[in-house]
Amino acid sequence: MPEGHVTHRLARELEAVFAGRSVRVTSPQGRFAASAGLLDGGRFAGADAYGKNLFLAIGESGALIHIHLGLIGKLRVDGPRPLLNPETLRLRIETADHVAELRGPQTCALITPAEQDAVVGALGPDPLRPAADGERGWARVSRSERPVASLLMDQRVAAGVGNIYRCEVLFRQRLNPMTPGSQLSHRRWGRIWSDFVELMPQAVLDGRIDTVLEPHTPEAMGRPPRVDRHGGEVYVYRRPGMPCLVCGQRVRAREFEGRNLYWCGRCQRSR
DNA sequence: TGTCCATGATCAA
DNA sequence: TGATCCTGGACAT
Repeated sequence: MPEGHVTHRLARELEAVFAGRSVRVTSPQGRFAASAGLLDGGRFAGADAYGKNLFLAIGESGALIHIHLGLIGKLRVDGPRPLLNPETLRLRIETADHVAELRGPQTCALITPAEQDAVVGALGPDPLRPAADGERGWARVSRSERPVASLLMDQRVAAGVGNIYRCEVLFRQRLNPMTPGSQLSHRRWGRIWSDFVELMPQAVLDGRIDTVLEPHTPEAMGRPPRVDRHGGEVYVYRRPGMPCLVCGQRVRAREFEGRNLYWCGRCQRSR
């Protein structure tokens, strides 16, 4: 479920419904039960996101819930609802009016502020944070021989970026995914970073990733589907074999470092 | 009912 | 590089 826009959207959602209220905190599944018990009945003090990490402050102790959704985790915020499938429900936060349910996270742990600092300190700049400094990402990119497709998945380069943004921004910049970081110009990195800064906040608002801003070519028009199952409109992500929306050539796909990479061999020839 | 797959990351070898 | 963890939706049988 998650690239950074999801985490940031969740932080806002959780604050909107829980901030300042006393909340019931449980772990029906049991795996977070001991920690949940410590927080249960506490006041929800705030939620914050950094990259794909979500931090929830509950109670007066200063302790935080650190959540990372991983590949398959889901956190949904709803109105009151019955407790279903408790065997997979890691964390449930509720008031009389709202329920938040966490299933399948990679991480759900009670941590100290110092531990939060360590998590955040290991991350690169997050395009969704106001003070983010893209130059920190450039410092790492510019001295790396790794392909840019690899670098953009590195949370030390740009925190919150995932496979969709990786593929889509490389397409938007017409950049060959295998270009070594050291071969990128500073200006080129600046355009990549600007794309993140432009696209990601919009996705927080919309709850979906849209990257297609230009009109499609006539020959690509009407050849579905352009909208990925995740709900957004994209150029190449998960469109293998379908015509490129710009040039019409079949979108390519390959496995790269354990993840699927999609690109247009014609549009993204340049290095 | 079963199999595959996913917007992720870590760990061992 | 491969195995592993976590869950559920889509699709095939």
